[in-house]
Amino acid sequence: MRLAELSERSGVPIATIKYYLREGLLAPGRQINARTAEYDEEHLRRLRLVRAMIQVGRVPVATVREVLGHVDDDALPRTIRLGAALWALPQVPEPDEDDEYVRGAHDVADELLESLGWSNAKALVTISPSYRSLVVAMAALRRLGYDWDPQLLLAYARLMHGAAVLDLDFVETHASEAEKVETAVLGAILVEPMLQALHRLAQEEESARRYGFGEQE
Amino acid sequence: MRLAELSERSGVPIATIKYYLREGLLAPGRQINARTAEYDEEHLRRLRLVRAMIQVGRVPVATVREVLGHVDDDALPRTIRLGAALWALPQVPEPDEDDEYVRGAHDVADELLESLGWSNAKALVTISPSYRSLVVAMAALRRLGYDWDPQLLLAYARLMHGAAVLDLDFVETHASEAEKVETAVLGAILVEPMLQALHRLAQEEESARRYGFGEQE
DNA sequence: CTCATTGGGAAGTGCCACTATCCAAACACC
DNA sequence: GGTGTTTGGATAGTGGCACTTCCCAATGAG
Repeated sequence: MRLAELSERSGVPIATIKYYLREGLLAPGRQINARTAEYDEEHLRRLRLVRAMIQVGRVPVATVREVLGHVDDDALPRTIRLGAALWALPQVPEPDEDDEYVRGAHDVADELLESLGWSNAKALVTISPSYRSLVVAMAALRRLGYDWDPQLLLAYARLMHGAAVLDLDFVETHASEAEKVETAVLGAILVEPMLQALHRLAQEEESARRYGFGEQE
Repeated sequence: MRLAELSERSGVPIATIKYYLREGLLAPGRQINARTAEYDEEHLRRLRLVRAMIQVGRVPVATVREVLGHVDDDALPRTIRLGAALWALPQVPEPDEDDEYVRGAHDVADELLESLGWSNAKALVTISPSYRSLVVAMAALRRLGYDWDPQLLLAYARLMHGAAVLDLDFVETHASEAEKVETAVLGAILVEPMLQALHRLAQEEESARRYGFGEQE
């Protein structure tokens, strides 16, 4: 198929597809001659994946390129590829290690990992960008005066572990060996907005359930 | 305290504080005279809140203004204020209702709300931005060929409801009546990045647990 | 032969979160 | 009382990002 058809079937403007091609998010089409290129179903699929990561997952273009680079890197074993792809995802600004709240958050996070028994990957986990994001978020909350006990954090972590188990079970049953890394990355990038939406809906519902709609206030 | 001290204690550059003042994210200080203004602890707290929303929660400046406007609107009852604040949060682009995947996602989402018994707020919930985000995320996944059964979605929803219960319990026990809306909004905005970080950590851990570190591949 | 269409590259656009510069009043210190 | 620094406030500029517009020459349909 030509660019125009690729654009039509994906809903992505031609100019934007050209931009993605230039940025290396999409492999060039098979060159028919100097002025014609042919694209196939795989291009369409990849384009939809890129679009979903950018528009639904809010992943920056440069990061998409990096993530896909890891996904496509057949030289690495699967877990490493998945880890590398996840680590490339956008992060929160670097925490200031001299800040007392940041140091406190480190302690709480380490204690949490200990309680969860996640220490088998601890050496890796404590340098993971996700760990950093966790510390930054916790430090911000504590700076605002919200001190919670480790039990609450543990409860949240157990819930999210439950979600991760669902993710990986899904990958296990629905993806071919070759597709597992891509599916897992999607699980990280596209399931997250879905979880966030469900979280907010649940908050609205639970809030309405507890307090009604405010008419008696 | 003066601007300089406010800047020092919050870690936010003076120029940025001025920008926030201009954008209406921060109330002006008490005017001492034509060339001096005085800020208090409440300004410091609000500034930290704004910073956390922008840097940790990735909320756009214009949206922060809108959210805070609802939080501060004493004329409305609490649940409405919370809902209004949550609804102002940034959204995914409007779904294309003519798209077959979007319509399919609507059906699945409606079925989900039915199964969860969240229909007491259904009339509200189905026009909520979170509902739209859910539909968009599900449509993107289905467009990529990932068809899952409603049971999985239900399991995710139950997990996130569990998180919402934790959120609101926390608000219940830790916030004064006046602070409840602010705390709940924070719960939505700052707990989310934390949940996301925990989700990714859990994925890394669970993946390592199942597949090892790839050395035998 | 004509003329719309193609893929590709360069440059431009619009938005956003700051950031730098300037200004005149006010204060701090001699 | 003079002098130099600091203050809050306004205006304009910066840099990054995700496109989008414009132009080109080659192609291909009628």
